[in-house]
Amino acid sequence: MPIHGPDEPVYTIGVMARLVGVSSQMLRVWEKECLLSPARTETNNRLYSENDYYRLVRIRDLTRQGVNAAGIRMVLGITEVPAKQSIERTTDDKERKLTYGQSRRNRFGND
DNA sequence: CTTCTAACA
DNA sequence: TGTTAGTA
Repeated sequence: MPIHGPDEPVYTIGVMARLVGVSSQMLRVWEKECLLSPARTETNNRLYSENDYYRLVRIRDLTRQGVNAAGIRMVLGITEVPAKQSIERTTDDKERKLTYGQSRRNRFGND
């Protein structure tokens, strides 16, 4: 039977907003912050999947705890790509240089 | 981040 | 109903 899979984009922004318990504008803001990537329909309307629901629930939970877009992006980033990128993959000097730069960030947070 | 409005599809 | 953009 053609039951919708967990990655089948069937929910519109309004439905997903009610499901998660946030406003539709938040979903658009979160997409702008690259916190998720919903599918687009023929008329350029956002379509969220069941998988996106769980992601949005995490985002809503983190946002309620006071986590900003940067923190949420990190959490979502690591949960989506777990230990996939290795140093072995970085063959180019640019890639290696980029990894080195990210690793040697300032010890003390003087912001 | 949250809320709302304007013009358009 | 939903999209973008702008506003407070």
